[in-house]
Amino acid sequence: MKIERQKDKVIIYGTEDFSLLHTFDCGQCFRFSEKEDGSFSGVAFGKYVRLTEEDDSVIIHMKGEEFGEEWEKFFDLSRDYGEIKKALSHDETMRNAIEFGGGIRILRQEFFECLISFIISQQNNIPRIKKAVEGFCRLFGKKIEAPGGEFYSFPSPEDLRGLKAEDLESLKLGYRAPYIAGAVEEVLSGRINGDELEVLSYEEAKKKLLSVKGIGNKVADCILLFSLGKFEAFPTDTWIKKAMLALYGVEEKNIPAYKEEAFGKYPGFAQQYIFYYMRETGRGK
DNA sequence: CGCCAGGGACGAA
DNA sequence: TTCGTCCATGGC
Repeated sequence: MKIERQKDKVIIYGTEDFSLLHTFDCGQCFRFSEKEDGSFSGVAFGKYVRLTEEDDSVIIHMKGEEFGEEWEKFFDLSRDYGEIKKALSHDETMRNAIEFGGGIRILRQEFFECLISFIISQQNNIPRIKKAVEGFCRLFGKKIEAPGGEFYSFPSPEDLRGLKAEDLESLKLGYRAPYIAGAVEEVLSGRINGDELEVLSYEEAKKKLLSVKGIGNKVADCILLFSLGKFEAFPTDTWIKKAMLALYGVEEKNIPAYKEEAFGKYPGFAQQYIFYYMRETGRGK
Protein backbone atom coordinates (compact mmCIF):
# COMPACT_ATOMS: atom_id res chain seq x y z
CA MET A 1 0.00 0.00 0.00
CA LYS A 2 1.69 3.13 -1.24
CA ILE A 3 0.86 6.61 0.01
CA GLU A 4 1.49 9.57 -2.26
CA ARG A 5 1.13 13.03 -0.78
CA GLN A 6 0.34 15.67 -3.34
CA LYS A 7 -0.40 19.33 -2.86
CA ASP A 8 -4.16 19.05 -2.60
CA LYS A 9 -4.75 15.34 -2.25
CA VAL A 10 -3.35 12.12 -0.90
CA ILE A 11 -3.48 9.02 -3.05
CA ILE A 12 -3.37 5.55 -1.60
CA TYR A 13 -2.46 2.95 -4.18
CA GLY A 14 -3.10 -0.75 -3.91
CA THR A 15 -6.45 -0.79 -2.18
CA GLU A 16 -7.66 -4.34 -2.76
CA ASP A 17 -8.14 -4.47 1.04
CA PHE A 18 -9.66 -0.98 1.38
CA SER A 19 -13.16 0.00 0.36
CA LEU A 20 -14.70 3.28 1.48
CA LEU A 21 -18.18 1.78 1.42
CA HIS A 22 -17.21 -1.22 3.53
CA THR A 23 -15.18 0.86 5.96
CA PHE A 24 -17.68 3.65 6.54
CA ASP A 25 -20.85 1.58 6.22
CA CYS A 26 -20.00 -1.25 8.57
CA GLY A 27 -21.25 0.56 11.66
CA GLN A 28 -17.94 1.30 13.38
CA CYS A 29 -18.13 5.06 12.95
CA PHE A 30 -21.02 7.48 12.81
CA ARG A 31 -19.68 10.66 11.26
CA PHE A 32 -18.87 9.60 7.71
CA SER A 33 -21.44 8.99 5.02
CA GLU A 34 -21.82 8.52 1.32
CA LYS A 35 -22.86 11.41 -0.85
CA GLU A 36 -24.97 11.17 -3.99
CA ASP A 37 -21.91 11.24 -6.24
CA GLY A 38 -20.51 8.16 -4.52
CA SER A 39 -17.87 10.01 -2.55
CA PHE A 40 -17.69 9.88 1.24
CA SER A 41 -17.25 12.75 3.63
CA GLY A 42 -17.08 13.34 7.33
CA VAL A 43 -15.12 14.77 10.19
CA ALA A 44 -12.25 13.45 12.28
CA PHE A 45 -9.56 15.22 14.30
CA GLY A 46 -11.63 18.38 13.96
CA LYS A 47 -11.19 18.37 10.21
CA TYR A 48 -13.62 17.89 7.34
CA VAL A 49 -12.48 15.40 4.75
CA ARG A 50 -13.86 14.05 1.50
CA LEU A 51 -12.77 10.77 -0.05
CA THR A 52 -13.20 9.19 -3.45
CA GLU A 53 -12.19 5.94 -5.08
CA GLU A 54 -10.65 4.99 -8.39
CA ASP A 55 -9.74 1.62 -9.82
CA ASP A 56 -7.01 0.60 -7.47
CA SER A 57 -6.73 3.64 -5.25
CA VAL A 58 -8.41 5.76 -2.61
CA ILE A 59 -8.09 9.51 -2.83
CA ILE A 60 -8.21 11.60 0.30
CA HIS A 61 -8.97 15.19 -0.55
CA MET A 62 -6.82 17.11 1.85
CA LYS A 63 -3.48 18.83 1.64
CA GLY A 64 -0.69 16.31 1.53
CA GLU A 65 1.19 18.13 4.24
CA GLU A 66 -1.81 17.81 6.55
CA PHE A 67 -2.00 14.04 6.19
CA GLY A 68 -0.12 13.25 9.35
CA GLU A 69 0.48 10.15 11.39
CA GLU A 70 -2.93 10.30 13.04
CA TRP A 71 -4.58 9.90 9.65
CA GLU A 72 -2.39 6.96 8.66
CA LYS A 73 -3.34 5.38 11.95
CA PHE A 74 -6.97 6.32 11.47
CA PHE A 75 -7.17 4.24 8.28
CA ASP A 76 -4.84 1.60 9.71
CA LEU A 77 -2.70 1.89 6.60
CA SER A 78 0.34 0.01 7.87
CA ARG A 79 -1.54 -3.22 8.58
CA ASP A 80 -1.59 -6.13 6.14
CA TYR A 81 -5.27 -7.00 5.89
CA GLY A 82 -4.56 -9.63 3.27
CA GLU A 83 -2.74 -11.64 5.87
CA ILE A 84 -5.56 -11.25 8.40
CA LYS A 85 -8.18 -12.31 5.88
CA LYS A 86 -6.11 -15.32 4.91
CA ALA A 87 -5.69 -16.34 8.53
CA LEU A 88 -9.44 -16.06 9.14
CA SER A 89 -10.53 -17.81 5.96
CA HIS A 90 -10.61 -21.32 7.33
CA ASP A 91 -14.39 -21.68 7.38
CA GLU A 92 -16.99 -21.21 4.67
CA THR A 93 -18.99 -18.59 6.56
CA MET A 94 -15.99 -16.38 7.14
CA ARG A 95 -14.91 -16.75 3.54
CA ASN A 96 -18.34 -15.53 2.45
CA ALA A 97 -18.29 -12.65 4.93
CA ILE A 98 -14.84 -11.60 3.72
CA GLU A 99 -15.91 -11.94 0.12
CA PHE A 100 -18.73 -9.54 0.96
CA GLY A 101 -16.97 -6.97 3.15
CA GLY A 102 -13.28 -7.53 2.54
CA GLY A 103 -12.62 -3.81 2.18
CA ILE A 104 -13.31 -3.04 5.81
CA ARG A 105 -10.51 -1.39 7.73
CA ILE A 106 -10.84 -0.97 11.45
CA LEU A 107 -10.57 2.75 12.04
CA ARG A 108 -8.47 4.00 14.90
CA GLN A 109 -10.93 6.60 16.12
CA GLU A 110 -10.46 9.31 18.70
CA PHE A 111 -11.03 7.93 22.16
CA PHE A 112 -13.41 10.54 23.54
CA GLU A 113 -15.59 10.57 20.45
CA CYS A 114 -15.73 6.80 20.47
CA LEU A 115 -16.57 6.69 24.16
CA ILE A 116 -19.50 9.08 23.89
CA SER A 117 -20.75 7.76 20.55
CA PHE A 118 -20.99 4.19 21.73
CA ILE A 119 -22.76 5.14 24.93
CA ILE A 120 -25.32 6.78 22.64
CA SER A 121 -25.41 3.62 20.53
CA GLN A 122 -26.80 1.33 23.18
CA GLN A 123 -30.28 -0.03 22.52
CA ASN A 124 -30.49 2.22 19.49
CA ASN A 125 -30.30 1.86 15.71
CA ILE A 126 -27.58 3.16 13.43
CA PRO A 127 -29.50 5.92 11.58
CA ARG A 128 -30.72 7.28 14.89
CA ILE A 129 -27.26 7.05 16.44
CA LYS A 130 -25.83 9.04 13.55
CA LYS A 131 -28.50 11.68 13.97
CA ALA A 132 -27.89 11.96 17.70
CA VAL A 133 -24.11 12.20 17.30
CA GLU A 134 -24.50 14.89 14.64
CA GLY A 135 -26.85 16.81 16.90
CA PHE A 136 -24.38 16.50 19.74
CA CYS A 137 -21.62 17.98 17.58
CA ARG A 138 -23.89 20.74 16.33
CA LEU A 139 -24.75 21.69 19.89
CA PHE A 140 -21.31 21.57 21.43
CA GLY A 141 -18.70 21.34 18.68
CA LYS A 142 -17.03 24.02 16.61
CA LYS A 143 -18.20 24.87 13.14
CA ILE A 144 -15.83 23.73 10.42
CA GLU A 145 -15.37 25.38 7.07
CA ALA A 146 -16.33 22.90 4.42
CA PRO A 147 -17.69 23.05 0.89
CA GLY A 148 -21.26 21.89 0.46
CA GLY A 149 -22.76 21.69 3.89
CA GLU A 150 -22.29 22.53 7.53
CA PHE A 151 -19.93 20.42 9.54
CA TYR A 152 -19.03 20.50 13.20
CA SER A 153 -16.17 19.05 15.17
CA PHE A 154 -16.81 16.47 17.83
CA PRO A 155 -16.60 18.50 21.05
CA SER A 156 -13.62 18.07 23.32
CA PRO A 157 -14.11 17.20 26.99
CA GLU A 158 -13.25 20.82 27.79
CA ASP A 159 -15.99 22.03 25.46
CA LEU A 160 -18.37 20.06 27.67
CA ARG A 161 -17.21 21.10 31.11
CA GLY A 162 -20.17 21.35 33.47
CA LEU A 163 -22.46 19.40 31.12
CA LYS A 164 -25.66 18.20 32.73
CA ALA A 165 -28.09 15.58 31.51
CA GLU A 166 -30.72 18.28 31.07
CA ASP A 167 -28.48 20.06 28.57
CA LEU A 168 -28.98 17.08 26.25
CA GLU A 169 -32.76 17.15 26.30
CA SER A 170 -33.17 18.30 22.70
CA LEU A 171 -31.21 15.26 21.51
CA LYS A 172 -33.82 12.84 22.88
CA LEU A 173 -31.22 10.50 24.27
CA GLY A 174 -33.56 9.25 26.98
CA TYR A 175 -31.91 7.35 29.78
CA ARG A 176 -28.50 7.66 28.11
CA ALA A 177 -28.24 11.38 28.86
CA PRO A 178 -27.04 11.02 32.47
CA TYR A 179 -24.55 8.35 31.36
CA ILE A 180 -23.01 10.83 28.95
CA ALA A 181 -22.84 13.62 31.50
CA GLY A 182 -21.16 11.20 33.91
CA ALA A 183 -18.68 9.94 31.34
CA VAL A 184 -17.64 13.48 30.45
CA GLU A 185 -16.94 14.12 34.10
CA GLU A 186 -14.89 10.94 34.40
CA VAL A 187 -12.71 12.05 31.52
CA LEU A 188 -12.34 15.62 32.79
CA SER A 189 -11.34 14.35 36.21
CA GLY A 190 -8.64 12.26 34.58
CA ARG A 191 -9.92 9.01 36.02
CA ILE A 192 -10.62 7.78 32.50
CA ASN A 193 -7.83 8.54 30.08
CA GLY A 194 -7.45 7.10 26.58
CA ASP A 195 -3.67 7.32 26.51
CA GLU A 196 -3.45 5.37 29.74
CA LEU A 197 -5.93 2.74 28.61
CA GLU A 198 -4.11 2.28 25.33
CA VAL A 199 -1.02 0.85 26.99
CA LEU A 200 -2.93 -1.49 29.28
CA SER A 201 -3.83 -5.04 28.35
CA TYR A 202 -7.24 -5.72 26.84
CA GLU A 203 -8.49 -7.13 30.15
CA GLU A 204 -7.18 -4.30 32.30
CA ALA A 205 -8.44 -1.59 29.97
CA LYS A 206 -11.83 -3.25 29.79
CA LYS A 207 -12.08 -3.49 33.55
CA LYS A 208 -11.50 0.23 33.81
CA LEU A 209 -14.06 1.07 31.14
CA LEU A 210 -16.65 -1.14 32.82
CA SER A 211 -16.34 0.98 35.95
CA VAL A 212 -17.98 3.88 34.11
CA LYS A 213 -21.75 3.98 34.57
CA GLY A 214 -23.40 3.42 31.21
CA ILE A 215 -20.56 1.33 29.81
CA GLY A 216 -21.21 -2.38 29.83
CA ASN A 217 -19.64 -5.35 28.11
CA LYS A 218 -20.61 -4.48 24.57
CA VAL A 219 -19.90 -0.74 24.60
CA ALA A 220 -16.56 -1.38 26.31
CA ASP A 221 -15.58 -3.79 23.55
CA CYS A 222 -16.52 -1.25 20.88
CA ILE A 223 -14.35 1.41 22.48
CA LEU A 224 -11.49 -1.07 22.91
CA LEU A 225 -11.69 -2.19 19.30
CA PHE A 226 -12.44 1.06 17.52
CA SER A 227 -10.24 3.47 19.41
CA LEU A 228 -7.71 1.58 21.50
CA GLY A 229 -6.52 -1.05 19.04
CA LYS A 230 -7.48 -4.01 21.20
CA PHE A 231 -8.25 -6.60 18.56
CA GLU A 232 -9.16 -9.28 21.08
CA ALA A 233 -12.44 -7.42 21.52
CA PHE A 234 -15.47 -9.04 19.95
CA PRO A 235 -18.38 -6.64 20.49
CA THR A 236 -21.45 -8.78 21.00
CA ASP A 237 -24.68 -6.99 20.17
CA THR A 238 -28.05 -8.37 19.14
CA TRP A 239 -26.93 -8.80 15.51
CA ILE A 240 -23.80 -10.71 16.42
CA LYS A 241 -25.72 -12.90 18.84
CA LYS A 242 -28.15 -13.82 16.07
CA ALA A 243 -25.36 -14.28 13.56
CA MET A 244 -23.21 -16.48 15.76
CA LEU A 245 -26.16 -18.73 16.46
CA ALA A 246 -27.37 -18.90 12.88
CA LEU A 247 -24.02 -19.11 11.12
CA TYR A 248 -21.89 -21.00 13.66
CA GLY A 249 -24.43 -22.58 15.99
CA VAL A 250 -22.76 -20.83 18.93
CA GLU A 251 -24.89 -19.62 21.81
CA GLU A 252 -24.30 -16.30 23.48
CA LYS A 253 -22.65 -17.67 26.61
CA ASN A 254 -20.16 -19.59 24.51
CA ILE A 255 -19.11 -16.68 22.32
CA PRO A 256 -16.13 -15.53 24.47
CA ALA A 257 -14.52 -18.96 24.35
CA TYR A 258 -15.40 -19.54 20.71
CA LYS A 259 -14.01 -16.26 19.38
CA GLU A 260 -10.61 -17.03 20.83
CA GLU A 261 -10.55 -20.58 19.59
CA ALA A 262 -11.89 -19.81 16.12
CA PHE A 263 -10.45 -16.40 15.37
CA GLY A 264 -7.13 -16.49 17.21
CA LYS A 265 -5.38 -13.13 17.21
CA TYR A 266 -8.10 -11.48 15.14
CA PRO A 267 -11.49 -11.63 16.88
CA GLY A 268 -12.13 -7.94 16.28
CA PHE A 269 -11.63 -8.20 12.54
CA ALA A 270 -13.73 -11.36 12.36
CA GLN A 271 -16.48 -9.60 14.26
CA GLN A 272 -16.56 -6.73 11.79
CA TYR A 273 -16.74 -9.04 8.78
CA ILE A 274 -19.56 -11.03 10.37
CA PHE A 275 -21.45 -7.97 11.57
CA TYR A 276 -21.37 -6.26 8.18
CA TYR A 277 -22.24 -9.44 6.31
CA MET A 278 -25.14 -10.16 8.63
CA ARG A 279 -26.57 -6.66 8.63
CA GLU A 280 -26.32 -6.09 4.91
CA THR A 281 -27.37 -9.47 3.61
CA GLY A 282 -29.65 -10.62 6.40
CA ARG A 283 -28.06 -14.05 6.30
CA GLY A 284 -29.25 -16.22 9.17
CA LYS A 285 -31.62 -13.60 10.49
C1' DC B 1 -50.94 -2.37 19.76
C1' DG B 2 -46.23 -5.01 20.01
C1' DC B 3 -41.47 -5.61 18.62
C1' DC B 4 -36.92 -4.07 17.84
C1' DA B 5 -32.60 -1.18 17.75
C1' DG B 6 -24.47 -2.13 17.71
C1' DG B 7 -27.41 -2.62 26.11
C1' DG B 8 -26.85 -1.60 30.88
C1' DA B 9 -28.10 -0.84 35.88
C1' DC B 10 -30.06 -2.87 39.46
C1' DG B 11 -31.90 -6.06 42.68
C1' DA B 12 -33.30 -10.88 43.61
C1' DA B 13 -32.20 -15.58 43.87
C1' DT C 1 -22.55 -15.56 39.18
C1' DT C 2 -26.85 -15.57 36.47
C1' DC C 3 -31.62 -13.92 35.64
C1' DG C 4 -35.67 -10.63 35.29
C1' DT C 5 -37.11 -6.13 34.89
C1' DC C 6 -36.97 -1.58 33.79
C1' DC C 7 -35.20 2.00 31.29
C1' DA C 8 -36.48 6.57 26.68
C1' DT C 9 -37.19 7.07 22.02
C1' DG C 10 -38.72 6.30 17.36
C1' DG C 11 -39.60 3.26 13.20
C1' DC C 12 -42.32 -0.24 11.50
